[in-house]
Amino acid sequence: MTEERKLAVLRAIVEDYVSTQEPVGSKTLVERHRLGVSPATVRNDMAALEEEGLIAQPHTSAGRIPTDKGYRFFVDRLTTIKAMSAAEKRAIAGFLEGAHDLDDVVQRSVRLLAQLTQQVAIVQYPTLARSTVRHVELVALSSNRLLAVLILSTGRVEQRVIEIPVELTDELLSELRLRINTAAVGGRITDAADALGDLPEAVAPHDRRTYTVVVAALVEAMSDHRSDERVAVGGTANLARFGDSFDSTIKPMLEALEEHVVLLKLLGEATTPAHVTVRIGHEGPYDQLASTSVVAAGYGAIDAVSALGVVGPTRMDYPGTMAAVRAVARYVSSYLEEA
Amino acid sequence: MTEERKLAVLRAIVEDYVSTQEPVGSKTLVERHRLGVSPATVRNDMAALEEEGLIAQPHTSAGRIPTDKGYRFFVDRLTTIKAMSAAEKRAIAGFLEGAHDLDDVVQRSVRLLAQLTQQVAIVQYPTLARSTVRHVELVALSSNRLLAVLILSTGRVEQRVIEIPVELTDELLSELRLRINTAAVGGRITDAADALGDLPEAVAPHDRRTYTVVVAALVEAMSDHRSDERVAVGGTANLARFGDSFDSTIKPMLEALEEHVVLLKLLGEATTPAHVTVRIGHEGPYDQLASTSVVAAGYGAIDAVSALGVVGPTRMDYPGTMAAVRAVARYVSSYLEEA
DNA sequence: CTTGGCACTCAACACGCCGGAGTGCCAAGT
DNA sequence: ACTTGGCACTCCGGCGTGTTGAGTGCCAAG
Repeated sequence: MTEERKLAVLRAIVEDYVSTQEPVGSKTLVERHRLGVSPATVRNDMAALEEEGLIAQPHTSAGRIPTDKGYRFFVDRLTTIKAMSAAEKRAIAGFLEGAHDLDDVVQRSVRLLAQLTQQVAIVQYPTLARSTVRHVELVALSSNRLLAVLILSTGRVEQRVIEIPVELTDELLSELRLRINTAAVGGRITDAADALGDLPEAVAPHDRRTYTVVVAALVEAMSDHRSDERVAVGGTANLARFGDSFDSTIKPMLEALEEHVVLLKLLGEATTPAHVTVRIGHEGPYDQLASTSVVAAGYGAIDAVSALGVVGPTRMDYPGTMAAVRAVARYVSSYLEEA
Repeated sequence: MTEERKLAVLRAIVEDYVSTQEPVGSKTLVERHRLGVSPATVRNDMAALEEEGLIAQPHTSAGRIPTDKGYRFFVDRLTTIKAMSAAEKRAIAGFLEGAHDLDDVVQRSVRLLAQLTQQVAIVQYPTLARSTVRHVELVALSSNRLLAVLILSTGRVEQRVIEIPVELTDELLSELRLRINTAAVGGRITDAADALGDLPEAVAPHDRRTYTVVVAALVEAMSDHRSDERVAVGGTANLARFGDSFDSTIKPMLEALEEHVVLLKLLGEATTPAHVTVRIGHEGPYDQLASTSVVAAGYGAIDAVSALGVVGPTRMDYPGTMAAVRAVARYVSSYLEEA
């Protein structure tokens, strides 16, 4: 029993099971893959693999299916991420071409990823953390209401409606705008809070309260974690292709997709850009999603780092999915950089 | 055979079927509802109702289920929308309280609606058509790139990155900003195109091209129908509660939810605010959604009209759903008005 | 270590058999 | 003219039984 052949058998089992979705037996295995040995031999290998916990059988006298551990082994040791074909690369580039704002980039990426992988795609919006303030605009809505618009280097726009305690004059507005912009523009949003915090002392006592209120709202908008917590989801319809049992896979999946916080946890920490992470079945943080895997990658330019990925059944085409995720992460990164 | 009793029977059938999801027979019917007559009598009524096409039986020797026509009759003639309880009203108001921008309002509304109805909720973003321009901000991104931010009366913000043919100076930028704002602010976006179109003649020849480019981008942003076509979807997880056959209901539904254009068509034209529309099964425009119904209502203040609603199985609690949709439409409207 | 042979296991499918819910119809009752 | 109890009939759905076939584990021979 050569070690290599045993692993070849494992690889064959994984590939077969992924494509047919049915437990694979020794006979069909030697038919489909040229292993050059008899079914009996394969059975011996299988027994060994089962011993090691890499495969299992749903019931006696059925074929084998890979365990989570088996998939893990497959992903780590038995496969390399394929490169995308030139045509695919062109298709990806074309798909992202012509996006006209950040929202648009994210939307397109989700669609693209869902389409490429035929699975559910998730794209986290770029984190604000490292971004800088490009401009702050204040617009009077009424005599005591103010709309503050915060434009960030990432192209991201945040807005807040602010109630003002005093009557709002044009002069006050201009002054506010000027002071705030000179103080905040160019700085990282993480530093902006400090820079703005110092302001009120240089202001006429009468307007101090207004200042405080506006600055507070802006600081809140900047540090608001909701921004990083936003995610876009696409390809939900691909759930229908799971063919899997509804209750055990699709239902919990639908529930998870509603909870963006859950999705963020699934994507995990944004890693080095374009470095693909795979989390298989029970390795993830949620028991209900024990039969789903997550393939994720970090993406981003210098000032906008984040994560994207897909989630699907543990029984998925890992090499293909990983290639797609990596490719999209790369293209989105480069697209964000040039923008 | 009194006419009234026949209709009482129809009502009873609908209510029973909605709650049990099972074909309802004559015997169980007289047990659960106090009709004061024998099963045999009910059978006669049923035969008549079937004759009229209001109910049908899945197969001989099974109970009856309402047809689409039956539901239609039920909705039009046999029921009135219940008012919401005081507690419910408070819950709704509380849920919307504290939303800080338009996006937020829409998000919350979707969640609220999904939660109230236990079904899939759809909220269309307010149409821009009647909104006016509040402010236009131009920010230099690099020497030949420009970010235009368009702030509308609805609180909606649109942005575009614009490539400029010439070197961008601060003076040019200020001039542009000033001219554009004086021309466009306060006008409806539908008129803004004309107002801006006249501008270039008053400008130094050298800057004309820049003007044209920027104005074109702004006009495009204003008239961009994508804005009205945006929708928010929530409560997808409620699909799991349909319990219905996966392929015939849930799968086409998931596909529809991906296509926002389809959803918009489902919601239909925004009608008079808070006027509830019901489209049952085959009445809708899509054959694949023949077993789903849509309950929708218009909502909005003077300058932001749009539609929201839910979609669910034809077998749904119409009175309750209609009440919820109407209530949410009202609250969102009033919330938008005061903002 | 590989291989063919062999007995064994067990899910999946088909078949046949009721039971029971439900119907339609009819004749008698009010 | 409607209502009602009775009755024969239909047919889905669950259950036990038998059968099939893919797949296994083990063993003895190559």
